[in-house]
Amino acid sequence: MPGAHSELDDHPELAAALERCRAVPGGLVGLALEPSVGVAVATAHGSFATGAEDSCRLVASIEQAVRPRWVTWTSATALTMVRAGLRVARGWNLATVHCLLAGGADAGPDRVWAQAHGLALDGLPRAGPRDLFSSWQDDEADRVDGPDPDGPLGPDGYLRPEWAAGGWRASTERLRRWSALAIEVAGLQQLALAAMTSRPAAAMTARSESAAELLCAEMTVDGLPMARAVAERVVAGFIGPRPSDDAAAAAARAERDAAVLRFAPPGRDVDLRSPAQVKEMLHVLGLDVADTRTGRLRTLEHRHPVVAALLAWRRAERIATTFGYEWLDEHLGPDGRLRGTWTSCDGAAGRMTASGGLHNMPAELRPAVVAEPGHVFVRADLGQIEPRVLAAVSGDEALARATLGGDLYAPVAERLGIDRQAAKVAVLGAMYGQTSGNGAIALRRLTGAYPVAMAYLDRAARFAEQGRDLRTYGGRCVRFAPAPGAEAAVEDRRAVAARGRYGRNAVVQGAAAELFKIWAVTVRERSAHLGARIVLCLHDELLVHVPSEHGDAAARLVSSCLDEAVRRWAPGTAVRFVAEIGVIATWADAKGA
DNA sequence: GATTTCACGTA
DNA sequence: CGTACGTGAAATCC
Repeated sequence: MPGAHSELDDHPELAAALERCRAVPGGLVGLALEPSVGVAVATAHGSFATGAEDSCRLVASIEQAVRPRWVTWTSATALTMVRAGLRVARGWNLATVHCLLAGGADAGPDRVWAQAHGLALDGLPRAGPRDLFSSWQDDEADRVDGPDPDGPLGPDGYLRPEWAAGGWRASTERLRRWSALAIEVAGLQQLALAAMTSRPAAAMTARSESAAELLCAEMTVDGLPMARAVAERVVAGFIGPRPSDDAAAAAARAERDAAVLRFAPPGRDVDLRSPAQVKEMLHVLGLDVADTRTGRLRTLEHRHPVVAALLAWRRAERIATTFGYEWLDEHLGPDGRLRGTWTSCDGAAGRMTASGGLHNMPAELRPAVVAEPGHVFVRADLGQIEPRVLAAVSGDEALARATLGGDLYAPVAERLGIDRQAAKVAVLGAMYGQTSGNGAIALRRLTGAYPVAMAYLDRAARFAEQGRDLRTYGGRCVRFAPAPGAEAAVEDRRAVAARGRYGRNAVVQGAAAELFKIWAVTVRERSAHLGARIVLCLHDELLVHVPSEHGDAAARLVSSCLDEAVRRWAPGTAVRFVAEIGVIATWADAKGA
């Protein structure tokens, strides 16, 4: 909007600094935002802070004028921005990039600072109750620090715990210094990424993971459209109408229990919620089981009617305890949005996670996920993403050829001389670490047919077993090495093997998560102008909420964004990735579902 | 009261 | 004796 007044007009020195920043593509701008205090921005040329009055407007002006890559310390800033109505295009989240580089989920500013500066992490100063020793340290620090006892850094070079714990937002001057430190750390992280020559995609991953952090903040704030009436109808189908009081709830529960207990041995009090008591009950009825998991019980369904009753009870109990009326009251807002907290990276293999049941909602509730009036969903899910990712990251040309069709398992089955189902089990087993069972023959043939891919998996498993850190294709560190200073724990063979399976899976699952997130943030960026919003990410599935008139256009974009994501993630790869995409009214309307 | 175990939902 | 996560209830451990 030329001629419109911008907050930047009031701050010419800041405008000049940003102008220089704009000359650099992807220019980093440090941000420290505490709306009740003020805002600070920093470029490589200097830092600037102003009070609370216009903090959010200033950020919006800079976004419009420069569209910088906003450098923030943690995801909390992204949430603060979204809650203030600020949706920015690009980010560099220091915590997110730290996790990528160093592994683990622990990425407080103190840790991030220390890692970036090569300071030992086991030397991190601690906040908390003062004992004689720590107060002596503080006195010493203040004395040595001389002119700046109030600054962010101790004499040892570490961030002061008080700053890291939130003291950075105590004043505009502190915000200013905090934003300047952010820029410094971002520069060091970029150097570390550039030095990682064996993982050329790592810098890309850092950018997309940072954008995923912005997306997660938006999904956390926006929520998932859900029709309360439909949801309550589904719940009622399992556990009856909403109980009017505690007594009614208890009565309904007793009634559900009774439907199972009528098959139980008489004169015996069985708590169906206690696996031990259920196991004992089954034993009395002549059914001996190692555990009472659903899968095991299903094989016994024909032996006694109590089993079917128990399985139905479990299903209802899951709804009653986890996805019932209380869940709706807690997570479904009056605006018809189901909300949980989204995290862009789970700390292990790098998948997104969501709380509030958003990632493990029973499929029966999907009909309640309904697009709002005048809107549709574009639902898209990646087909057979893990074996395709394996083909790409391992560089196995034979496996890459198998990805060219819509169904990867058909050509694999043909090549192995087995049926499709056996081929699928073998491929999945190889990625999950299955070593026993009757898949041994298929596994051997798999190794013969796709030696490069199999060697890639074996190497990952070996590293993990030996306690060596892994890096995914996109550069994410998956930690297996014992923490510095800690001695390797004594482990039995089972634990070592379990770690091997984890490592084997992590390089595939983690790389798939990277590709998925690049896809998601590309969709976020490319479809925003249509009014489209990603409202759910489910590992290989995207749900986009979009005005009805743009449904088809958004669907086409989701498809082209996948191509773009693949090109950016693995330039020149011969592997083909496919997505099923549909324009639907409710989440349950997915084709084939 | 905090942690672990079991179970089950999603991928 | 294939993976990951989040959640709730019971069991267990202070």
